[in-house]
Amino acid sequence: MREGPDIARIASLVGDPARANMLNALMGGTALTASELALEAGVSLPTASSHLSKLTEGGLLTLASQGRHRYYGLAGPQVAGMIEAITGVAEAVGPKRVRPGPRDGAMRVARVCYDHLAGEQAVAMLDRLVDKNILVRNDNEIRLGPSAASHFAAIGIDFYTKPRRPVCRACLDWSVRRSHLAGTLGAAILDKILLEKWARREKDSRAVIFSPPGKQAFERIFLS
Amino acid sequence: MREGPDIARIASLVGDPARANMLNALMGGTALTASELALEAGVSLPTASSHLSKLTEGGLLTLASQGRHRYYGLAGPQVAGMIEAITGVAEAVGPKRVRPGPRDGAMRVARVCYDHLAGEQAVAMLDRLVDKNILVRNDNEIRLGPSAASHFAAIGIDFYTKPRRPVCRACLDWSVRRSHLAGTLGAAILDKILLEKWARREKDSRAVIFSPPGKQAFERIFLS
DNA sequence: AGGATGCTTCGATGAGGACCGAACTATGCG
DNA sequence: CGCATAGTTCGGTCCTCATCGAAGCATCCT
Repeated sequence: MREGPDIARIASLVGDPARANMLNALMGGTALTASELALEAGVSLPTASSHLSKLTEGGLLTLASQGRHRYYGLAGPQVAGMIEAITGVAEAVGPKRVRPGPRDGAMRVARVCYDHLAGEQAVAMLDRLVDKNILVRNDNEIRLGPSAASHFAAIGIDFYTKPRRPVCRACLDWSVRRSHLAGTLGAAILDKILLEKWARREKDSRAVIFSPPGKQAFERIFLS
Repeated sequence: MREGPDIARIASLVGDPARANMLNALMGGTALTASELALEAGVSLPTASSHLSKLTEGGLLTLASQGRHRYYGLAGPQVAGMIEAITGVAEAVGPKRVRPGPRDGAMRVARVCYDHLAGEQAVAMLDRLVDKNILVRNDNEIRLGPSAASHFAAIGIDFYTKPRRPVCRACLDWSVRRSHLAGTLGAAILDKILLEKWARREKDSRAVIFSPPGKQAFERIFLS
């Protein structure tokens, strides 16, 4: 019964299914609002709110108020690392590793991360956009390059429709260890991909499956 | 409400104070009996027994029956790593330690982490081994460098005895915010330190106390 | 201003689970 | 065998906490 840092307190915060789902959702690196997290966790808004104050109080989340929106995000890389560690154990200990399965593979290639594209394809896309100087990246901050407006207008992508959110944002990818593009631009690109039916969303999953011609079109526009 | 590995289940196992105390006690690396763990956790024997079956059922502990004694131990280094990660967060967000206390100081300098050395000394050692190119580190992956085999053979450390586990692993240190060396090599080095009596283990604690000549020897070999 | 949206607080309910004493099983010792 | 020690199972009590509806703030839009 010796005393150390209160590990039980932290672990029990993660130990509730609703809170665990929220934390999982936040592992993408983008801060989310209370309603989004309520949906993610499958609980009502009051319940979510209660969980969120506990997580914030407990030091696992940070809160950024922007107008009437309150964005919750992981408190830092250390917290993310802890969740990864727990996930690792859960995976090792949990029900036998079913074969990687087509879904898992597809998830690595491309999936939805809140409202934008994540996975290998998304990481490659951001790389290419930065290479071509359409976007300018400075560590985790991404800005539009000089040719961005005309470039995206030309391919029919409009990202000025939701002025509240940042246009660009770096979002750490879970499968690859690199960043992909979030923000309204990221969201607009995902919209475009789905609208043009280059890809469809796997039902009840985050996986995004490209059709062969869709993949060609996507790669021609974003990876060439 | 998407599905992944059941992180809430694992975290809630750690999230009970009694169980957390037990796991903490087992971080020393030695397996303990149910009664010892009951004492450690400050609960009655029946209660401890119930907790222990949950932990074992949940895959966090392994059970070795020897006669009428039943020895419980951590299920593996991955579990130990997870607990260290949680401890790190708890330490970071927890209330400021009122009084560091002598034992805490010793714990920061050097302590046992499951089966290998942790603390400032261990972090410095890994840094030095990487500097000298004896180990090659790539993010969280650590491999043996070209001169590793001859180097460790020369100082009498044999790490090929447990082929099942990885030889090297990075393990995040909660006191410092950096990694130290785990894996069979890490375990072999700790063995060496205790065998040569460079240091002794504090009774009922994870702290490792170096004797003055032992510290010299250790620093000459690993930190020079 | 007035209405809409995003979120939190309050109050009541209900379920899960931590806890212990007592009884039970298993192993070891003479 | 009988007794002691180590552990588990059982039954019952109690308390925490997750949950939701309704009401209350706060901010934004028109």
